[in-house]
Order: sequence, then structure tokens, then C-alpha cells
Amino acid sequence: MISISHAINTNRLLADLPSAEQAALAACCEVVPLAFGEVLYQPTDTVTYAYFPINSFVSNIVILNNDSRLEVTMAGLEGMLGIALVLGFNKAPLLAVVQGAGVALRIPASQFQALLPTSPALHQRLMRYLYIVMNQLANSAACIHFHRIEERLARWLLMTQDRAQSDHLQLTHEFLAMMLGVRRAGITLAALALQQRGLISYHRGDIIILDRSGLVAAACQCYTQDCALYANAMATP
Amino acid sequence: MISISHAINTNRLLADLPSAEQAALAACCEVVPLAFGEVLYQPTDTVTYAYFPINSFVSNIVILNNDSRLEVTMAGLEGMLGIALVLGFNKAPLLAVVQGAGVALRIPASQFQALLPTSPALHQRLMRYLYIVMNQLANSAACIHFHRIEERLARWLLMTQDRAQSDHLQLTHEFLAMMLGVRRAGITLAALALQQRGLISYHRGDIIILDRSGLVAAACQCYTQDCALYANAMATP
DNA sequence: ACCCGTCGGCACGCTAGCGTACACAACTCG
DNA sequence: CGAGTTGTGTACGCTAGCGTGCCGACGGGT
Repeated sequence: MISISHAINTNRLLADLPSAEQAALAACCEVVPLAFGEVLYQPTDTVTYAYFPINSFVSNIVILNNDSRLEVTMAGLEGMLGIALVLGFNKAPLLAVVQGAGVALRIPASQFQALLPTSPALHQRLMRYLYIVMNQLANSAACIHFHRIEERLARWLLMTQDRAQSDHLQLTHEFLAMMLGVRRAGITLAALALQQRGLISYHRGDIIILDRSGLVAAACQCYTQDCALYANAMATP
Repeated sequence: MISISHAINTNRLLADLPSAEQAALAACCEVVPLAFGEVLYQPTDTVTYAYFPINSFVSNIVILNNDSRLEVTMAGLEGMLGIALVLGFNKAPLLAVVQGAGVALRIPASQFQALLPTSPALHQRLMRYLYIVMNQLANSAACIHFHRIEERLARWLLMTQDRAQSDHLQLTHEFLAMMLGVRRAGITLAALALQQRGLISYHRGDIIILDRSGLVAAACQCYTQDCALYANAMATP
């Protein structure tokens, strides 16, 4: 099991906080396991916990008209879930589904909200994170509209790899199709193309990233832009 | 010319604020005209002013790879521009273009940021507004991906009508095509369809909304959902 | 060792929307 | 009043992706 202090130093929003803030945080959070497929929030649910993933990662999914689904953001060790709480609100807007099993730090909503006014550094980090997420959302909208499945798939695999911190992912075509909002057959073709170019290999739900830089080249620039945006926004004093 | 106090009572984020907060606001803002096509922010610009539209409205546009453009949100009397400032940041992420001429309240960035800590009611409103915008972004991404041009056009006209507060809009097909990220010819077909159904009429850049409720039916549900979301989030205590 | 559920390859016709290009009509301005 | 500009209708072939359905192959469980 991962200790709380180790967890706090792993999540990028929490690492490097002043030790007083880390201590305050540690006092009210716990390390919990997240299982693959677990639903953290349903749309319109009241948000009872904030989560900071450590080695797990979670997809935020829009549900349209009860059938169409589309992943719009992803949160792993670089982010958090329960963003609404930072805005003083407690209604979840999106479906949050655990997409990579692992552990996360969990804080009850009320304690989290009580913590914010007394933890200025944390608060600032979270505001920055909100800014980043808003940009990711805006860029995603354009990316999803303009870019082809193959490019989007490559981007998505890279984003997932970053959060899973492993070049070995467990994803079926069916699942990828739901995330990208396309047909399963569409994913099959795109994945075949990537495989034939020697960038990935896969076999019944196990995807291995063989050539990361090749995959970056195959992805739309949205991937590199996203990374740059995160780095920039977080680095600015 | 519109007076500052009348302006403050027109923008929905500012109306109904405690009078002390309105007074503090009034002390540092001014009413400025916004001309059609005026660019308020370029991506990566430093944000020098926050704007609260009164009878003008502004599109926030993502620019991808220097050519593809797509409107992702719109702000009128129900919103504001310069959201980054609320998050303690001063970099504009999107292109903000005035799409309906009119006036807006304008506040220098530093004064705006100084105002926030001392105006809790305003601050809360703005956080709510951020929450709404994030949801609009997420929903837009899905809407743009799944819905047809005709539905999206209908939705877009309704959103514009709400902000222009007039059933008479000035928009060319060319402009609409840029907003929706599609071909001009695509807009022509969709607009013809709406016109033949008796919902709108247009003539060389002048669009008149004839049957608002028919248009709501022709639009994807995203429009009604958006409205409901705004009302809900703003109404919650 | 088998069975059956899961996963992936593939093929069919179909549609929305693309890129492009041309023509005409309506305004604008000299 | 004539010339140019702007806005709209339309047409062409083309592509990405859709919906659907089938089949084979793999592999875990009994």
C-alpha cells in the first residue's frame, strides 16, 4: 500500500506544496483503491469526494441523449476529479469512469472545501488546473471535430500512456470506440494502420506502445499542445 | 449612452449583487462600445481587461494549426470575457471576436482581480459562471461531434438571438460557416432547409427568426440543456 | 479438452460533409 | 448608369465514417 505522504508527493497538483499545506491535507485524506470501470460520479450526482489520482486515471465522459458518449477529458496523476468543488459547487456535470485501476487520494467534499481558504498554494494550483482543463475542453472540441480517427487514437494512446506511466495498456477496440465516440470498426482500421507502421502492437485487449516518438508524429499536434499548455500554465509563478 | 448603473443591472452576472458590491464595481469600470469584428483577445495575449457585455456579444474561437477555426462558446449579457482573470491567471487561451456590436462594461485586469476578494457575492457568481462555461464546453464538444449542421445551425441561431435580444440578426453564410467549422455551402443548404420549413427567413446577411419554438424543435436538445444548466447553476443558493 | 464468450478483421451499401468551382443576383460606389 | 464587390444557389466527384452483420480466432473456465 502507498503511504499518504508518498501519494501527496506523487500527484503533480499536490507535490511541492508547502509542508504546512501538505500536512493539513494529509490530515483529512485517505488512500483508496480505484477499480477499472468504477464510476466516481454520474451526471447530476452530488459530489461527495474529491479525488487525486496517484497511479490510477479516470475519464470524464459527456452523455448525450442517453446514448451517445464521448470522452472529453482525462485525469491522472497530473490532475484531480471533483473540479466543481473548487468552484464552490457540488454537482457533477460529467460521467467519471475509472479507466486505469490504481489508487487515489480521496477527501470528503466538505473537508476539501474547508481546506481551500487556508491553503493558498493549493488553491492557486487548483485554479491553474481549472484553467488548463478549460483549455483542454476547448481544444478537444476542435480536435474531435477536425481530426481523423487515426490521429485522435494516437493522441489518446499517448495521453493514456502518460497517466498509466507504462507502455503497456489494457484497452479493447470496443472501449476505445466509446471513448472517441466512433464505431468499433473505425478503431480497428486506425489501430491496424498504427500497428502496420510499427508504432504499436496489440493482441486481444493488450496494447503495447513500441515507438513513442513515432506515435507523437502520427498524432495530431493537439497532444504536444496539451502538454505544452500544462507545463506553461503550471510553471508560471 | 448607457449609464454604468443601468449596465450593471443589465448583465446577469452583475444584476442583483449587493449594492455595496455594485458600488465598488461601478467605481472601477466604464461603458465601452464594441464594434462588430473587433478582437478582444488573441490566443496567448495578456488579458488587460475583463468585459461584461450589455447588449453586445462575443464569440470565443479555437484556432487549430493556423487555419481551422471553431467557435466553442459565446458570451453576451449572461456572461463575461476574461475568465482567466477569475482563475488568477492572465493569459487568454482563445480568440475572442465581437460578433454582435453594442456596449460592454470594461474593467482593467488588476482592478478586477483586486475587487474579487472583497466582493464575495460577485466572486461566487463568477465561479458559478465558470462552472457553466466548463459544462458548455464539454457539451459543445459532443454536440459538434454528433449533431448535424442543420441542428447545430438552429441551436446557434437561438443562442445568438438570446444574446442579441432581437429576432433580427446580421450574419452571412460565410460567417456562420466559420463559426460552426463547416463549408459555406453546407450552411447554405442547412439555412435553405430552415427557411423552407418557415422557421427563418434571410436575405443577403439579414436573418429573421420567424418561428422561435419551431427552431427550438429543429435544434438539437443541446440548446434547451444549455439554458437549463445556466438557470439551475445560477439559481442554486 | 471442450465450449462459449470475447475480441478483432472485414465487407456491404449508405450518408454527411468536404473541396472546389462557377454563375447569377443584389447591393455599393464612383 | 456601369463596374466591381459581396452574398447565395448549385453542381461535381470524393472521402471519412456510419450501421450492420458475419466470421474466425483466441483463451479462460468447467
